[in-house]
Amino acid sequence: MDGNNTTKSVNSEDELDLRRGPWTVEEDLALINYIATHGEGRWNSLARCAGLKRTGKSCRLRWLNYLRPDVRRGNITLEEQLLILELHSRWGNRWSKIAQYLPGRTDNEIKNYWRTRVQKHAKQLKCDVNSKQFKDTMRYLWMPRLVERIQAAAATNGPHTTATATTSGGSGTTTATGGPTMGYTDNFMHAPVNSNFTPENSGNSSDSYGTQVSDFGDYYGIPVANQSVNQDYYQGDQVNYGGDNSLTSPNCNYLTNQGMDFQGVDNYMEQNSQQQWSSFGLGDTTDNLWNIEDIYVLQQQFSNM
DNA sequence: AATATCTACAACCGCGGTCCA
DNA sequence: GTGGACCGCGGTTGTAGATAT
Repeated sequence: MDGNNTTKSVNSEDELDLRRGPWTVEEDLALINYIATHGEGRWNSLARCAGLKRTGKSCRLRWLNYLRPDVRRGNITLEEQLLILELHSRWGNRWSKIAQYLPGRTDNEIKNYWRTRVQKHAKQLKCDVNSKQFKDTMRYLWMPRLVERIQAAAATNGPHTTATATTSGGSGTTTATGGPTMGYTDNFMHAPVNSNFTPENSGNSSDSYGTQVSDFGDYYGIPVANQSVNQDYYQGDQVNYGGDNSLTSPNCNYLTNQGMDFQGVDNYMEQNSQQQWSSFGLGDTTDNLWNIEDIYVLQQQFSNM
């Protein structure tokens, strides 16, 4: 952060002289030093004992989302994007659960990614982010394209190259170095829009990726209790993801048909506790899911529903 | 160059769950 | 059983930097 003292006190917190707003370098150091000595947890007492005029909640958030040494900074990689889409389709907005499968990423970061990138595209398409149309679009366009790009990047960089991920914008400009720059745009676009796709036929017909799906449940081979508009319709306990082949059902053809030995995201999940994503060498970040023509076509299809 | 708008992200808030006296 | 303290989660807001006008 900028280190400016822009904090303020409010209302009932005045007498406690609690601080709010951006953390200063001094506060960060105090928190880091205290946790290094005493460990984390018991946040309220930690805040007091560390001499921080912050709430325990604020200390916890600062530590977990920013100061923790294993927090991964930088752009969301393609694999991470794919994983987020996959897991969100299962669990909805259960960010902390999703974050468990992305080492070093925080629930806050994933939540922000979803809101700023994914919802932006839903807005572009003039449809609700939880609508079937948008979910189909993610499933038929975005995810296959991500897989394509992952493959393309792997072919270019080799499996163990560290790629460069550069973006600008927002309150931070982040550059991770170490390999060839893939750029922020736009090698996504060589994958054409599936002209056969319509929201109508998406339900039960094969698309150009060889997918035969009727819904996410079929798609993932997962029993789904309630597949209505509820974004949270996958209850975590109903999903067997711990190494079974629920994601390698025939309905995953669109992934395997891309030539990627993509044992679903299960493998990612299983490996994640040890896996550093950067080792894939695919640090690219792209939110260009489709070009103008794509958007136009999709908007027409949606508006004709 | 100045201003407006957009974008990404850090931080806060409210709520529900858990623990414990 | 219950009430308070604490914790963690998801939703929302504030703001700095980038970009457009």
